[in-house]
Amino acid sequence: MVTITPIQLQAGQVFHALSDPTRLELIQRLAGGEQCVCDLTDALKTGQSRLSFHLKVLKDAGLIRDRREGRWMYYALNEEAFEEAAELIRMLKNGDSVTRTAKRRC
Amino acid sequence: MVTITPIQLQAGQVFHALSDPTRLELIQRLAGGEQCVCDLTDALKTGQSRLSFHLKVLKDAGLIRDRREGRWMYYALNEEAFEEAAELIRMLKNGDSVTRTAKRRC
DNA sequence: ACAATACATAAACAATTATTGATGTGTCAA
DNA sequence: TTGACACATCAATAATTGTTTATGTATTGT
Repeated sequence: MVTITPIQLQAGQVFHALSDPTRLELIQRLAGGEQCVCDLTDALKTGQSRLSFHLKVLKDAGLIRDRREGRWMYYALNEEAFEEAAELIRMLKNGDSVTRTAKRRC
Repeated sequence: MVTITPIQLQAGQVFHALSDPTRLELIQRLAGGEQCVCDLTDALKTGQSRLSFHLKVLKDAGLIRDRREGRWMYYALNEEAFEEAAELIRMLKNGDSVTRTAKRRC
């Protein structure tokens, strides 16, 4: 048995979101700026519900956020979350442990 | 259809390795220094073959390395790989794209 | 109010990943 | 050389994750 801390769960969720090729592709597209789902389905040439699924995984992990404008949903990277994820990896390496996600105040 | 670049595959592999609670726990232990499998099974109180499985996932992703000493296998973090992973996340965020993993020379 | 658009969600199924128990391999001590 | 130890690997199964098709929901134009 392994005891799982809440932060390990969160870390797991974030890294899991980053572990899929389709989602990495989505992230690359969104790095170029906000896009609606229709842009993304065009770009990736794939089914809408499939993208909806992956966008949800990314959103649940906090890596992207969405905004409705009329009929369209615009998705964009949540840059902070990426910084935090990178920092998390550093903490893992340093054994600073993932038991607290101490956010540095600027 | 989504075209998958080799680097996306590698990134996927690394983040997938980081996406599991057991493996995060292993990483935390190893952050404290090299350990043999027996130390880890004691610490996590779980089956040896289960840990062997997870250690292999981490090793295949390049996050840890192993060293045999007599009957024991010692595992340790591969710190470089963690730095690269953190950098990868930054690149994702910046849209530097994951199509080349350009290693910065120091 | 109605039809069309843009998207989310659900259900059935497929594929991948993790766990468990058994067996195999290398090393050492006697 | 044999037996015990430390670990890896395999095969069967369970659990999780992803895909697809169908359907639901919000918004807009008419």
